[in-house]
Amino acid sequence: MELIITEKDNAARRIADILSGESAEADRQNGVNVYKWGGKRCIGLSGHVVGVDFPPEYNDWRDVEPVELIDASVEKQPTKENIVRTLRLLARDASRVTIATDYDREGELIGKEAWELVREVNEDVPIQRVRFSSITKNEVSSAFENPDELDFDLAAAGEARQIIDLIWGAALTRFLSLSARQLGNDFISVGRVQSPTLKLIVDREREIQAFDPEEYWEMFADLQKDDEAFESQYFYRDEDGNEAERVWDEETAEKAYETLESATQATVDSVSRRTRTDTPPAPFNTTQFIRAAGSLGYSAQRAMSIAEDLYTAGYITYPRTDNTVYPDDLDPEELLDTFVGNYHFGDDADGLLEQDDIEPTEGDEETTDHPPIHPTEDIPTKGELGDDEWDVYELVVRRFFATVAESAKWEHLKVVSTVDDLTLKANGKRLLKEGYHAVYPYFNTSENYVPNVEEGEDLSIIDTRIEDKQTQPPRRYGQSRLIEKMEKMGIGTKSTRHNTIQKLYDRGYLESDPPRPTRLAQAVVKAAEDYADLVVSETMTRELEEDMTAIAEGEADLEDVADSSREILATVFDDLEESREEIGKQLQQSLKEDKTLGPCPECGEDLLVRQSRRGSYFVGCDGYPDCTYTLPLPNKGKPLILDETCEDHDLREVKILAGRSTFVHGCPLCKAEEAEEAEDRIIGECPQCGEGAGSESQRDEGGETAEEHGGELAIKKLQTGSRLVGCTRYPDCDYSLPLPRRGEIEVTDERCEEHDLPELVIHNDTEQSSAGQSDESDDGDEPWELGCPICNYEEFKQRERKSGLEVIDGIGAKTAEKLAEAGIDTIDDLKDAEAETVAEQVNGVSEDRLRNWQAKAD
DNA sequence: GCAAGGTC
Repeated sequence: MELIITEKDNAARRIADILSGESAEADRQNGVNVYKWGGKRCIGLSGHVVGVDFPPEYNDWRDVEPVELIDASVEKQPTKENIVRTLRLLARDASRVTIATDYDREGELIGKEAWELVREVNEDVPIQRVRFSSITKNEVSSAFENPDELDFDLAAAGEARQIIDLIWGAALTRFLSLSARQLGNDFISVGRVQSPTLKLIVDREREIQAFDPEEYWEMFADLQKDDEAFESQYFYRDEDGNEAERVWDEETAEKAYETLESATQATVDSVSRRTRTDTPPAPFNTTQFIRAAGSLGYSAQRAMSIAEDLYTAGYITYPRTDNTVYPDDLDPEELLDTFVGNYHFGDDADGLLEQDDIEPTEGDEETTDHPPIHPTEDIPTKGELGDDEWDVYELVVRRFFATVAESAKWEHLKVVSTVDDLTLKANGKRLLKEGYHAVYPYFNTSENYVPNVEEGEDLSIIDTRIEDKQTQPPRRYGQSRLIEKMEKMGIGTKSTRHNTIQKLYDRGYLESDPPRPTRLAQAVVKAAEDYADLVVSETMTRELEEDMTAIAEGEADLEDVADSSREILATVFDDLEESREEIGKQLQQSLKEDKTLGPCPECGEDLLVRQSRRGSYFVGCDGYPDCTYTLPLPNKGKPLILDETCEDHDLREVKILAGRSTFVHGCPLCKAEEAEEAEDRIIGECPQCGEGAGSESQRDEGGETAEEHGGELAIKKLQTGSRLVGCTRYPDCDYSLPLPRRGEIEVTDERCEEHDLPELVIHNDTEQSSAGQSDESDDGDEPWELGCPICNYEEFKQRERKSGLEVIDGIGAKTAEKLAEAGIDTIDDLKDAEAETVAEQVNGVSEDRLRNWQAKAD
């Protein structure tokens, strides 16, 4: 039996399809897909299936001095047990093994990990390596016709990175965490990629804090030719002879403006015209894709997650790529052809095909990993995708269109005129030829109209303005800008950069969007700069890259490189150990600042966000135990203190970070007061233990006795901030119904006949409309008529049952409906379904997509 | 429980 190993299941399936001529069948072993045909088996890994770590005796942070990690051994352990098990099982009986992981350094390392697993159980089987940069019939077939050997040196380069990153990251992370006594979930982390990224953000924040605004003036005049007016701006030549518009001195500005204001005419001094070619953008790599999606309002994380869904569904190519040059295998005309006749893209495709020749643009980066991101020939209908998915899909399609479209042409018209000794200029631009903008509407193509004037012509001044302005501090980096910066600095990879930024949020280093560093972040960067400069510098990565290249080219040895890195870290630790207490104090100080809300209303000490022994968060006084003042916090996620301060209590507001359900909680004292007011509005009898519930409670197996009756239903607000309708006899009776977290609850006079409860109406609170989170479906302006809380809950459960399939990524409401018609209602139905038959029954659902869902369902 | 890198 011949065994083929790929980096991921998706690649395994597609390669099996290509090599078998679509005859391969999927067989699940240990929950892993194995594709088989003839005497062949193909298995997909899940990236790295083994990972590096220290031996278990180093596990307890308190028992080990961080410096000891420098010389600790580093071991490889399986991290994906079931895949490793299945691979070993197949390898035992293999007569030949082909490693077909991705064509990049990490792919070579993943290939070597597979090689080692195979060798453990089969000493003699020949193992070959194939390389291809896109999973197309031509590339894959020719790769398998010309197999190569695994490149152990290249893999070793990757191993060096693993070891060095682990040792530096773990030793420094533990050192900082221990010296600041931050051990639980809130350890203080440091790493080769995350720390330089954090420094980038902190440096920008320092610039902003140090920024001293300067006042300046700008002047404008509206000139008119015939009936056409246009704006001109005052400018002068600075010391270097460059055009400058800002006047830094008030007196000078006012003097000039007096001249301008009192004039009635300007004379055209020069008119210059030039045309500029505006070339279409290069194909998408990951970074540029994230940037473009960012300008549509998607966070890096969200953009990638949507792209991954579109990829798994087969609509776009692999979204993690550095490549900006289409491979020879891609025939743009052929791909355009598949869009002909499409409702949304057909006309644009027709237009592009009419061009004389189709020559795609190329970016600077040409790599072997994957093709640039482009649509595949499998085109979804709009209904098959969610709104966001469609938005992103359209972006990818249109970007592909743009790369094969013609250039645009602009005409720039510059008119310089004079008023006495003052000069004015107007820059006009006009789009002469739309070119690629016709198919790619994401760039700004606004024109600025300046009429045709001639030298020497007099124009009347119809209005003048002087504007008093201030220089602005530099802007914070947005997420996509950060990712671009990281790419330029050479840190992180196409697959990890967006996660790194997320990690910085999760670690309590960043807040808000665009990200702002916390005090802790600033202290960590400062400490690293003072004692371990290398770990916040891009130099570390650059030197590592050089070492890795040397290893890959056989000029250096993995062990030597790792050892010299250990030596450098050891000298770093010499300095660190000396200042351990000072560093710890600084970190603790900034940690406290990040937790401080403001003065305690009882004793005036600082109120802090604290964590109970059980792990839940609350507000407590720094004067504890002398002062025992506390306030509750929601126990949903992690609280984050904002800069906004409550005017009534002088306390900073709190935001609760809970992934996608992150929300602003506000001032905890205000919330506590509100909760007290809103407490326990009684709306009726408890259906489980109320007076009238006697006959029903007989169903209870425990046989409740009569004195345990008399419960009433009340609207309650829990300390966590969530609300519910619950029984007043809680905890003896645990009957409860859910209520929405937000909005004011009105108890109306209408009553539900069936349950004898009042109908409820939820009014939106307008002050804090979902900050940045647009996922709330019910945040319109209309109040929500929730109705009887029992009826509402029953309807909710009904709906939830129906949409059981929608928990799977890629299955929307419409698809779920279609599947239900084919008798697939639940996850179990889906798992049992025969993909081939279902694909025939259900329109628009391919076998591939179904298999994919089935895999997810497990 | 530490990193960064794959992938889900």
